[in-house]
Amino acid sequence: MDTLETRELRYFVAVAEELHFSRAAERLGIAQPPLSRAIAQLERRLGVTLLDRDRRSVTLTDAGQVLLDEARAILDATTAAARRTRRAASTPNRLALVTKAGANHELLRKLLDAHAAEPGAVEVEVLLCRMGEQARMLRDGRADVALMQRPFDDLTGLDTEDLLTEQQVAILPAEHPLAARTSLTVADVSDIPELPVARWPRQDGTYEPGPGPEIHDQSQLAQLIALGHTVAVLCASSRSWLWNAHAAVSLTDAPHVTTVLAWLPHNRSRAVAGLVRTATRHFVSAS
Amino acid sequence: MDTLETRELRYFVAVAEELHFSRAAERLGIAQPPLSRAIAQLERRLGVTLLDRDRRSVTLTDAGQVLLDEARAILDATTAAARRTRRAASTPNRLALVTKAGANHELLRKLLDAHAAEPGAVEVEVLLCRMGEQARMLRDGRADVALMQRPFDDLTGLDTEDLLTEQQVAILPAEHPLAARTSLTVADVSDIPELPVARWPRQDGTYEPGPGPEIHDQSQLAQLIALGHTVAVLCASSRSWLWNAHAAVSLTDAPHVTTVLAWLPHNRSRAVAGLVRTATRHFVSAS
DNA sequence: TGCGCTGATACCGGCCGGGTATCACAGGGC
DNA sequence: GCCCTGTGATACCCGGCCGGTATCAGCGCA
Repeated sequence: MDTLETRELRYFVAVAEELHFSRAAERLGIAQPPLSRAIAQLERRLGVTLLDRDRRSVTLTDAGQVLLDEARAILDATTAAARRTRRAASTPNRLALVTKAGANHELLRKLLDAHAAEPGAVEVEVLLCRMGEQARMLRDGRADVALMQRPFDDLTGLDTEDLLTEQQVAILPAEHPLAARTSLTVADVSDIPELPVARWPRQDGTYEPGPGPEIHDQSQLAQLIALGHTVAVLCASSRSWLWNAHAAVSLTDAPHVTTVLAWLPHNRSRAVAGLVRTATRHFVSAS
Repeated sequence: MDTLETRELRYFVAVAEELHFSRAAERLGIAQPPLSRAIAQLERRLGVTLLDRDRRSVTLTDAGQVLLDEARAILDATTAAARRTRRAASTPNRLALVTKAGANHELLRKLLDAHAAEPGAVEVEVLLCRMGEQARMLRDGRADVALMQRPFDDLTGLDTEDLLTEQQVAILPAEHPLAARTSLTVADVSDIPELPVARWPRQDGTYEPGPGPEIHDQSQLAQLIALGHTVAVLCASSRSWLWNAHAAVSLTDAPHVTTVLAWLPHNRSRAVAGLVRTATRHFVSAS
């Protein structure tokens, strides 16, 4: 009755995304007729028309849009399940923690030390990813926990534990006049004609328009600041990786940044729970 | 490669839960040999042994435990997807809101009124469920949004918006001596020998041990309090449904209760977003 | 009006899922 | 020790379904 096979969902997603049966079939590596038949069968079983085919164009119905969202989530969960299962088998008692490359050295160090000191702590493998990729790494099963930052990262659908809140600072080329100031405001650094502020990718990987360079990792940003091409606003702990050519100046009016430990809410593994407990004890109760 | 078919997951969950191939096959309505073969095939494709069969007993491996959790979630998501799709087709532009039976009349009323006043607001169908069932209704696709209460309900994995925070009150039989007091403490009401405090179901539907009656809905509770058999601690808005035989007394030291609007984080529907926006404007900014 | 494009239909073949029969092996009872 | 029982694995067969090719049926367009 309600048995949606993943094959059917895969087929439906392809058609719904292409809005074209032949192209979808090609993408799936099958011929068009079986695809038409599979979709028709899916619609028949659900008792719902998912696609309006009016002779020259294919469009999604409202119900089709709903199923598209659901199917994408299910397919992601499926590949994630396979990956997690394989990971559990190949590297038992191992926890994968993902963080942005080059952020929060000391915090991570402290967390790992505290965790290693716990009796019966499992090994932790540290993965690095590009900006804002952590949630995807969690969802697709490549990581078990992530270090993320509010309000920069999208935390919807994740369970989190706050670890550390800090101010933001502006990172400037050392020789820039503003680098000599003891503090700045957001307005001060957002309107420097010769130093357009760097742009980070949004959730979908695109960049909002603007004059500043498009950034995707910390080493690239460091390079561009040192060259005097841009300025960036980052959390205070970024001071730890500054070069001689960089200068950090406190921002008085920028919102604070909280680094959080994040994991998938339905994750019931003992290892994740243990790390979270350690982190809570070590950072939350200590503060 | 990593294509876990839902049929395989269904089979695996049956075996993992029964830890017995023949019984699992019976439960699935198929014969035992095809089931053995399907599991073996699944293990071969994943390259992982999920079950240890040592001649007399079947046990889950660590990897098998991981896959069991994942598979349960995927199967739930699958049936939910079918249900949501069918709902979207049969009652288009309709939002299902679920709340505990008999809680928060006025809040819900205000929310619905505010929502109805919005231009282009979709129809809202109000569903009632028993204590703590709201999250399940959301997850299995029977509801789109829920009214829930912190800290009573388990909100993990849900997105929420706080609507209203209120004190708690003790609901007593009107003729009880304590009913005449103007305020009480939690200690006052938790140790009345002749009025054991009512027990609510936990997440898994079981009750913690204790002398008080097991409660599963508000009318039953009201009845038992009126009969002088129990006392309950509830949020202040419960005053609205009290009978003449009831008395409500403020509790000075009980934690506050926050009523929240909750929805699934990956829900991208315009209707849900609209209701949340209305609720935020009406309750959060107004407070 | 014919051509091209697109999805639906018809039909066929091979694969795979499911069934029955049977085996291999461990325990337990006598 | 023997046999019986219970369990999962194996062997084999069959039917249905998935996928392929061929073709049709509309519609737009030149």
